[in-house]
Amino acid sequence: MPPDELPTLTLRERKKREARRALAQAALRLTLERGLDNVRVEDIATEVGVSARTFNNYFSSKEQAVCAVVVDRHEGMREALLARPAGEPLWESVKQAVLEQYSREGEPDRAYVARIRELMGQLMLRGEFLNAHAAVERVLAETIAKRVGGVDHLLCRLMASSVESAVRVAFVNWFTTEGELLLPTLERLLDELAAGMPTLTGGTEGTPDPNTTTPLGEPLC
Amino acid sequence: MPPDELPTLTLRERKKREARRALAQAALRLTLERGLDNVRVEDIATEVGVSARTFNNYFSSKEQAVCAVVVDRHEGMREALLARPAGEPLWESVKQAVLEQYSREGEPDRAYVARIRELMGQLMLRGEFLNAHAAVERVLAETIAKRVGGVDHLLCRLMASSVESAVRVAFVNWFTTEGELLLPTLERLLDELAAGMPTLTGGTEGTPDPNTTTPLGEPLC
DNA sequence: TCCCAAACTTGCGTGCCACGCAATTTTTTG
DNA sequence: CAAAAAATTGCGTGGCACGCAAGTTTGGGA
Repeated sequence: MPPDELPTLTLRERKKREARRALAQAALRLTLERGLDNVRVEDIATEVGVSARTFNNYFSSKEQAVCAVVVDRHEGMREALLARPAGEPLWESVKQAVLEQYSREGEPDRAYVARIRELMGQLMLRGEFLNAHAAVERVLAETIAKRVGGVDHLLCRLMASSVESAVRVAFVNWFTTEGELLLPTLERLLDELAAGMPTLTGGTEGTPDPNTTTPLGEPLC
Repeated sequence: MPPDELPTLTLRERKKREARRALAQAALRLTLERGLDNVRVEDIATEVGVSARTFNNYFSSKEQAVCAVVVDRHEGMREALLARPAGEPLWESVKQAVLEQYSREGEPDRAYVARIRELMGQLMLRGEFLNAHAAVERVLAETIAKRVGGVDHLLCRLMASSVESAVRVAFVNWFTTEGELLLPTLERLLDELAAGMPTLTGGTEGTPDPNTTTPLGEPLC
């Protein structure tokens, strides 16, 4: 066998990755078509030509499979961040690295927006969605730590976590409204984060009239 | 019947609240004692003296019941924030309101720290934990919006979301380390957020040596 | 080239869980 | 106090996660 040039992947691992990705895609596609609880694990498995038991070797729930795309979308963030020029301000690097991930495919498909909104209503699914973001967050935190020289891991985690917050808020805003673009919103939010949200902080004119109680209802993510 | 002075709660609602709280407490207590998957829904229900079916009228999973304490702990945040003096800078108000919630019971009990760490390893439970924080986040966002006069809801959501990020990061740091206190950490993180994390942003000396790959493993929250 | 060990898949069985439904009990209200 | 509204409960159903023990595929050394 010739010495691996690019494929450190042992062909066995390629099949695993393929299977995983196929399952995730099938899960997402079927769920967007039929709605989450009209899709059984067996459906997803069959779609890919694999047993239901095997599905559970890859994912421990269908929700997890559906949300795997979130992780995929962030796959290149680590490399993107480390590839930024060394002298660049940290926030700028992070911003560009994040935006790059969401530019890769252009604006996400508007056709699915209604289904996505519907999907995010599912409580179990939101949990997995947030889990997926948490996974991304961890990698981002370590990458940031590496970039700044490993000092103060706590702050790195805070930065990663709040960046993911911005991503989620922008995403929710995107599929909640009609016509607003994702990228500009995301960029604006990241800029605000970097500056401590002066736009809000500036206006201190409080109008504390206690109507519209909002009793801890269901969040939209 | 005397005219309700304080109890707008119709006695029926009091029982509901009590039942809910009792179930949540029982769920948390049993889970900390035995570990999540040595606790069946029926155990929790029996503990409170109620049927298993009734448990599912209140919570749609045991994980949700366990994480209800998160919501409870933030219950007073809305009032705390609205009660801050009107002229106070927004970030200061938010900081004090948040810290107040966690001062209410002093530093959380160190005895359970190992169990908690173990608990947070459970993936399903993390999902619900994050869901709970998302619920809190929504209320916080609307409260902030009310405080600043309702302008720019998007930014309010961003602020709420990143504040919750700080809470989570501080919490994870608390139960991950031995001896570090929650409140000082939390205060520091909120201050950093308010200033755009200058401590990190300042040091731009990148040392991009790509070792320790960290392949998207399980996050710690 | 062949073969074995490690890794992956699969079927089966088990225990648990969420939830719809309808009957029963409890609380509210007129 | 009686009828209406709401909560609890038992039962049944469909589904899911996972342990286990085959069977099947893959990788690397002899």
